[in-house]
Amino acid sequence: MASRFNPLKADAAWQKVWEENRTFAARDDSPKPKSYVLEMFPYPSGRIHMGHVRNYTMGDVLARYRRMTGHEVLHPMGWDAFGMPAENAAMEKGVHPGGWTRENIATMRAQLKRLGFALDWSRELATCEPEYYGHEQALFLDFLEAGLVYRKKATVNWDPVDMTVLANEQVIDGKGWRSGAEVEKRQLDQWFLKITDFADDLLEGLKSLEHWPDKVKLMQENWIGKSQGLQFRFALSDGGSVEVFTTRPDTIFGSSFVAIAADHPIAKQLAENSEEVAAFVAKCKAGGTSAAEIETQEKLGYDTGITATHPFDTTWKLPVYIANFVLMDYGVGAVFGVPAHDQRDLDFARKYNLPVRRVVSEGDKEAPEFEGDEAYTGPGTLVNSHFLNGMDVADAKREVISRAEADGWGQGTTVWRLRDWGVSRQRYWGTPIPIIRCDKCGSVPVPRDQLPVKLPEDVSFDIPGNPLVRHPTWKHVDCPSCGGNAERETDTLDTFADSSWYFIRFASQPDDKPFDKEVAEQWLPVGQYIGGVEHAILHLLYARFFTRALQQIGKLDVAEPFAGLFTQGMVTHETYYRDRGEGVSRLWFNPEELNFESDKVTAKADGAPVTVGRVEKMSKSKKNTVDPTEIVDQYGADAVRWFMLSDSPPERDLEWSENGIEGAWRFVNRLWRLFDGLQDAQGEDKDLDRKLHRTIAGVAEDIDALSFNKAVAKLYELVNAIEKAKPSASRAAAIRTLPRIVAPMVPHLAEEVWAGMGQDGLIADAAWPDVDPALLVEDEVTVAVQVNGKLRDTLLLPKGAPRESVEAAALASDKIVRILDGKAPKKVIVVPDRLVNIVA
RNA sequence: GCGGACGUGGCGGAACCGGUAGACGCUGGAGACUUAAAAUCUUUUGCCCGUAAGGGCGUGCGGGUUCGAGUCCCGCCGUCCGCACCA
Repeated sequence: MASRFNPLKADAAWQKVWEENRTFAARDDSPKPKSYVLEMFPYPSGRIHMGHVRNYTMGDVLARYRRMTGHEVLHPMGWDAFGMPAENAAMEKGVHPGGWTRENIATMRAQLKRLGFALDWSRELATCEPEYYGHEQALFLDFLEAGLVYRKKATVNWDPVDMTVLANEQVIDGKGWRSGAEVEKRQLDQWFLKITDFADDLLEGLKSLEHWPDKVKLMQENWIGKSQGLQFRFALSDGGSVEVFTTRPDTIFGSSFVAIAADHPIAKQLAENSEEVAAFVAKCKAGGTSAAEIETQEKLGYDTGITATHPFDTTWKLPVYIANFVLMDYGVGAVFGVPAHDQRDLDFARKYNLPVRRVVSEGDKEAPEFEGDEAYTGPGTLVNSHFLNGMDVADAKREVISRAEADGWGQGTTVWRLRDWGVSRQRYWGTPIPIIRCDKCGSVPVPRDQLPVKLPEDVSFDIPGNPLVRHPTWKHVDCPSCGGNAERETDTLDTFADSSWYFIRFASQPDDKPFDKEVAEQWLPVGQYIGGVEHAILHLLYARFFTRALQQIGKLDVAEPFAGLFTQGMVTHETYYRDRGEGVSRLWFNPEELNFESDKVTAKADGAPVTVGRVEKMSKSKKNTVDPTEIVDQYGADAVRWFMLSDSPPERDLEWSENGIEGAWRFVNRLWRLFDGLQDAQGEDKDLDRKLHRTIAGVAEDIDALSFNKAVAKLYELVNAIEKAKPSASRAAAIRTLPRIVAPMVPHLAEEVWAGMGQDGLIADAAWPDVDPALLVEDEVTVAVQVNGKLRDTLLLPKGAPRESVEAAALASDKIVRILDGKAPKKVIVVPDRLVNIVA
């Protein structure tokens, strides 16, 4: 062996061996227990970034470790290849989205291979290929047949310049993010998936996900937003009625007004006959929707002059307002206001001088007069509420609901925050929705033998809008039902649909259908899913919905797609900038443009100082990215992998640093020298034996828990111990065992050493070393001796020594004798094998 | 506003069920090897007093429980994240 590890040679050599042997191909028919390890597949944006490297390294360590512990591992990789950036590139650079995407995939695939991940590349897929999206179209038709898809008019953000629909995030201050044009609200026919049918299942299912972070479960729970309450009717003075929804029916005797949304049908009708109302409605709609604006927005109301009759007292009339704080798309778009016990209602009531009546006691406050500007929403006893008086809030809710149901003016209902999933996108680069629209027959599904509906390749992006709409021939087809002239649906599916079932396709990919039920069920659910927390809600919720929908229609008997979820932290880096004055964006610097002196940082270009900014997520705009490929070429894949696992706990952010990668590189070389200097010797080194076995067990535990930073620390300790140990048979054995313990993390070096030691086969196929349980037990322990809880001495005693002898040894210690100074201790607490605490 | 997470040396972090705080890495100091540098090795590195032996103080702040608290309880302060006029 050469004395210095040559990563460039070793990386390439072993990557070739793995590829030629198809080492990491997962066998469906394997008798071994199956383990599915998956990292969220990347969007092919151009080049991989450090965040990808960290994500895939974590998954890779787990996948390789599982292989070593006797599992048949499925660890696939693919491309979330549809989406807007490709169309943006097409518009900016005049390239074709498909060409741009496929080139990026080729680049990124090569970059990933360069890192030596144990991936089953034979299952690679890209969602932009008909071989994938054609099956997605079939699933869409399955859902359609099952009644899980419907079409309705919905409001969208329309950019009149780009002639396209914008997501909410793409609307900035009411203007399109690209065009800068004033965004219009448009009503368009859109396809929806009935995710709300599964709202309760998706909520209840969270309870079964023991290996998901609580944080993510909570975020999903809030997103689904279950509210139980009463929906009921007020009779109106104009002869009509209005439905309202409340979660606080108990406070019904505290109501002082009814408020409806500006786009409530009643408000719309009033607006038609009154310019004043129309003006007010317009004013409400003009308000911004951003968080900051909502926070500061004043409550506005318009008294319609109509009154509502209280359901429990026909002589009690409540004014009906149109109010800007009532949302049409939650509940029924109308509420009854109880100012004393709801902050918004209180703000509104104080502004318009409406009565504020206490109906829930607050401590000893029971009087109907409610003081102050802070609503009371806590628990209490019902007061000033006729037959409800004396009940607690929960009982009062039940009582009101049961009376409303008995009298027929309302009923207990559940309202969800979750809305149906609008999947129509007026874009080219997505899965075409397999529907044909016929004037006579309406929406007709594309016959299955005509799938996939392929995207036309001959499109241009020199004019704004969806090229599918203006393509000369693509959309013109005969109606499959009546044979007359018809048009294809030109909308494509939301790309979240593509990522909602890719993990199933990885498990099973027949040509003639989306997946084979039995084969997919062998692998699913995914045992460990790893990705960024930014997907905590949408992607994970949609994937859970798809899986349940497939279960409902009998295609796949799996309820939850991801048994284990781990959300890893970002890779961050220091930033460098110069302020350019008020209202002008900062000028950011790449570290390569700078000189780092001991006390300041200056720009190479002009020698003037530059401010060192916060440590932030690597991003192109802040110029704090580090290209993984350059680093891999410099240090080799193993050093980069090792650094990605070191120091920071995986769920937290990892700060990229030159010193960090240097440290990792040093360690790789220390390992190499250790193996290189292997000498057989005689003699036993019991301490080292124990250290080795404790490390094998500890690292296994840490990898299972994804605590890679702890595994790394344990390996450092072991290597330190081996380096310091004198030659012995134990030391030689430790060095021979070490490659297998580090193999999941630094696989290239491990293979190189394994071969160098003359071992048969690949270390990738080797078994995780056995642990000798006898060596996990110490025969001597260090016992702490405390006086009044303060450490005064330590004693080396045989493990399992009886209390009396431990206590005697502690009291006999010179230091303790001196501290006690002849006085008898009041009490002595002995924790076997741990400590003695003397209370003096 | 609602919900949640987290505060440990110069830095990233470890510390199992309440039992020796600071493992491991980085940085810094001192030294060895070398003509020199790099690499490598040895040693040291929480703070304060002390030549030393030794002692005191230390896990955001203030209390509490306990023989014993980074860990449990109560109250503050700070940072970060998610949702947001959700009735």
